Amino acid sequence: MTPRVRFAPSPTGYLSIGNVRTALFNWIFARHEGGKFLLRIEDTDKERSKKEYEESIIDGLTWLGIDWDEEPERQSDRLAIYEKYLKRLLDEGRAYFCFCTPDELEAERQAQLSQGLQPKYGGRCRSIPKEEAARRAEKESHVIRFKMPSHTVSFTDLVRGKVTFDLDLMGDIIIAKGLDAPLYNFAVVIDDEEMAITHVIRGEDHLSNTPKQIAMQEVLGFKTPVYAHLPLILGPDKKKLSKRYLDASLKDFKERGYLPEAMLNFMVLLGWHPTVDKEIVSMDEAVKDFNFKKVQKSGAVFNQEKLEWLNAYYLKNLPADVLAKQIAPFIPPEWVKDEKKFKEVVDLEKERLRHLPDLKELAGFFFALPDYQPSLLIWKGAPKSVIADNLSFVANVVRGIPNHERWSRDAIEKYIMSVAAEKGRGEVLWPLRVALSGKDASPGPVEILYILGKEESLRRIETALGKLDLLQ
RNA sequence: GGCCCUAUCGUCUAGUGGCUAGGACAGCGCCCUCUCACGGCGUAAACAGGGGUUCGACUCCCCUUGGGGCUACCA
Repeated sequence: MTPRVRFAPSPTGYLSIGNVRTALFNWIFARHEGGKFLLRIEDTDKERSKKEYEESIIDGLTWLGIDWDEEPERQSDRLAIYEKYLKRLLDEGRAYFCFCTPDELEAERQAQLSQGLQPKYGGRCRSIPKEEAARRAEKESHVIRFKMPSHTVSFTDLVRGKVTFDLDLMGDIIIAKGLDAPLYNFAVVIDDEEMAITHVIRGEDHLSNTPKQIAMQEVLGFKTPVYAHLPLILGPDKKKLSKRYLDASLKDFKERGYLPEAMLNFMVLLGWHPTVDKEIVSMDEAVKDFNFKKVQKSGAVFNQEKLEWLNAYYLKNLPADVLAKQIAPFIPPEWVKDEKKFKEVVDLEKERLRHLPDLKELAGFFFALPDYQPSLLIWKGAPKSVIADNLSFVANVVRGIPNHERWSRDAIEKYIMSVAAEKGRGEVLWPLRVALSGKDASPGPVEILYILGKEESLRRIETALGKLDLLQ
């Protein structure tokens, strides 16, 4: 049978990194097995679910290239299905209406807690006759509880091995707030069966939900899928990653200029590693190589520095024209007017980028010379007169680059470097570079000269000479 | 508190009874170099503790300790 897996986020917030990683592992597993990857929107929480979040989930997955194989299901569209099973459970006496108030429940809970007991529902409404309960349910507010069996449940988790729970500790859990209002643990069981899910791959935070779900599967006569609980992604405090420590939603990373390739590579390495020891892993390789044996059991701290490094890596290895398109949304639109120039700037600066928008800070001088202190032109205490002479000399050389020589990087380098060799590299190159860029840190003067062009370069050197005159 | 999961450098990890415990990020140093960045080289840094099993344990078992998750009319 071909495996069918699902990613089942609830649209109650933007897609978090933890969730995306779960989606990614499901997707990789499906692709590895030649199975199906499905998407199911778990929007049973009517108060918190929002269409906007649902869209952002779709957008996020699409951005990463995680594609699904069938039309996404939405739990709110499947209410009739849940109702059918709810009625069946009620009829068979495997579930019952409960009329206890939240206050009563809370009191019971506190009492149990103070005695050091596992808090669980005592079963007060279990014994209400079915007919009476049905009658009361028509006007009294109620919930529907599942009659939890009291045996032990074991299952073999693909990453953790055999795990055993005692159902007796769970109590009769609430599976619906009403016939038309199913709750998570119940809806999941129904959907996984109806959608013929074979493997449930999800975060470890769901481990203790698994026995409850298996108990319902057994009562309903469903088959139990194979489970794989992934280690959690942790914050720097080693607790489940939360908004507290970083903007942990995929949307935030996208907006801060991370590349999908970097995000994917980073996430696939959180809790999994390829057979051969390496850090740069493409999704093709991950799909080919995926194996649950290589999935880590313990939580992985989100390593921001490594993400930065990966992002920088992918940034500098992207072809300039592709990169230029990606950067365009983050920078002033006028920079892109001269497409050729922009591409050259991107190509030159890309090894300095850690995020897409970094170009804005790094490359502004190509489009407008920033103001700078005249003293910046001075190389390591060299006399002002020497600096000025060198700059004038370079200006003449630049002006005189013969017309038959193409304005090429190589030609410029030939002329400039011969001047530098003669008069001292630092004494020539530093002031030249500052004159051209107005900055203490930038790419080399030859590269800037080439991109700026003869005319603009000369103008900037004149400006520098003017500044030097002002200097004491 | 109860239940469950878990434990190798700061972090991500390799390791499946015998290794000088390897790699990567971050750190530090050096080289390249007008600066920044890239790149290259090097360095520091870990098997939580205690019992077993075994000729031999990072590897297997148990306990302790630490960390985490769950314990909702959220998912």
